[in-house]
Amino acid sequence: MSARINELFIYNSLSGQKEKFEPIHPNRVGMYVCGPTLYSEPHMGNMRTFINFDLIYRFLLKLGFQVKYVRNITDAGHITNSAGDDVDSIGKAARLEQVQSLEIVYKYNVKFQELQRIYNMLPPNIEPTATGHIQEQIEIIEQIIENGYAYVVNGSVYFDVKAYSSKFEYGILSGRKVDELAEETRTLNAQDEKRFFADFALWKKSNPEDMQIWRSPWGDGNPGWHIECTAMSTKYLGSHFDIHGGGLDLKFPHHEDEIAQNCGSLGCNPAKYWMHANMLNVNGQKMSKSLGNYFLPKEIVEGTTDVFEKSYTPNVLRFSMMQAHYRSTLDFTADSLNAAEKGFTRLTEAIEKMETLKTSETSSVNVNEIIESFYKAMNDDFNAPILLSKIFDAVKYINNINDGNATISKEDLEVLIFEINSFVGDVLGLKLEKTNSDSKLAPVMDLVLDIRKSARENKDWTTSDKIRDGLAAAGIVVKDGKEGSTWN
RNA sequence: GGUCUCAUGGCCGAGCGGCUAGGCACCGGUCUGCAAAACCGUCUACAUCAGUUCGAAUCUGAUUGAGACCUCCA
Repeated sequence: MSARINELFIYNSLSGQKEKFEPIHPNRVGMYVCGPTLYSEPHMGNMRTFINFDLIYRFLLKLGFQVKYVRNITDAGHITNSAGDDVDSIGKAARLEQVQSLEIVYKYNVKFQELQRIYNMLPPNIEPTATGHIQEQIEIIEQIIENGYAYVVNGSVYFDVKAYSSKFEYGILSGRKVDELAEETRTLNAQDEKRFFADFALWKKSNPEDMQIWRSPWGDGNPGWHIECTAMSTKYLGSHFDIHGGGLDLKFPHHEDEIAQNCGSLGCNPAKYWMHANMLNVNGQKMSKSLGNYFLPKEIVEGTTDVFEKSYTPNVLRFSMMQAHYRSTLDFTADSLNAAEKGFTRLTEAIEKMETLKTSETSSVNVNEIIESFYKAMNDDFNAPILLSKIFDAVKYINNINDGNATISKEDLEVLIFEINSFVGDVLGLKLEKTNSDSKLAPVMDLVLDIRKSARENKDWTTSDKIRDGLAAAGIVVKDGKEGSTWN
């Protein structure tokens, strides 16, 4: 298994190519992912990004890497000034709800933690908060000033993109050229404090209505949007670590500015591999409240959103996400989710069946090859859709064995059970819910089905159908199989 | 307006020079008192027009269409 650790390829946004993954320290991986800003409850699109990085984390663990996974919590409002408006999203929410900023942050953090549980995400090793690292942020800003890449104006500090560009390349990640940016943004005014339009705030002087204010060498104020990630990634992973991830929409300006801050303070790009997860669409369009396709991760599970007629389990939603590659957009529609629901059921039923399979002397299929294909798929830039297609090949094989049309040896079956459970459960993060687990109902159902069985044996179809229809009305579906009837 | 992606069968989605994933639906079959379920099988698509090549969904150019970013964004 350790040989497979050397076969991983990752698409690096920095180069625009798949690159062989070579960790900075052998067998160890440092990974930083931009977490949620807690001014509202994370929506389904946010969840896709976190779930995709959860998948990446899980596969790195599966390969045997020792992973340090850091995902921040933004609990200080993003303060920017690039368009002339100061925006403190958390403060805004706090004023709206007439509570303090901390209450907003606490409230939504509790919800976010709950969602992590519901969607079966592994907790990162550290979830540092921006407000807990103000001192570190100030220190980095001081370092940038000292290096000559930032300047102080009227209690605020701005990153000096022009000075920076003399030594480093601004736009290395997003492919944006400073000159091009100039053309586009020239019309924007209200840049009175900034020397250059592309300069961005590292520290903003406080406004009278600010709820959160911190002291700094430049006076009372708030940290800029991008500096928190630089501070926390550096503190917990060092100045240069392996993977930095986030949603595609963070590529510019957030990640671009992070690189600038890191280079400007410590002289190097923080991450060797930059990874970006693509967006989730709903009914063909980006989620938006005005389009009426906006819903929360909990609403779809509880069936309380108007966007979809029925509810879907977190497993089905996660399965649906795993059927698309993390770098592709994914469209949630009623059809696609219903398809995922059925597919996931077929998968779980095969996995349950797998435990009771009869073994033979030999296997009619090369099980080793199947297992290899699992690794191969994921080693190719975490291609979960291919992994699932290979797992479904195995599902077909399992069903064929079950029907007596294929064979498997005892040793092969053991390996297959182990790896399928591992890839489905540990890597894809899908929970294998046992059916018929409702403890109080189970004995009752046994009794009812036993009565129905007698009726059927006596060809008393009136009674047997009455029971079946009655149960159906109660939402219980009876299935008559070869070896008796089952329900759920 | 600028930068950049993407257009795959009824739907969702992989693939990214030859071997033409997978899920769901459809259709056919097995099973079955009937039904449902389950299982098996079938189903050859790559926006358009040119070009490169022995060979293109995959490369190049043009056209059309969709989306993202440039402002907060996962």
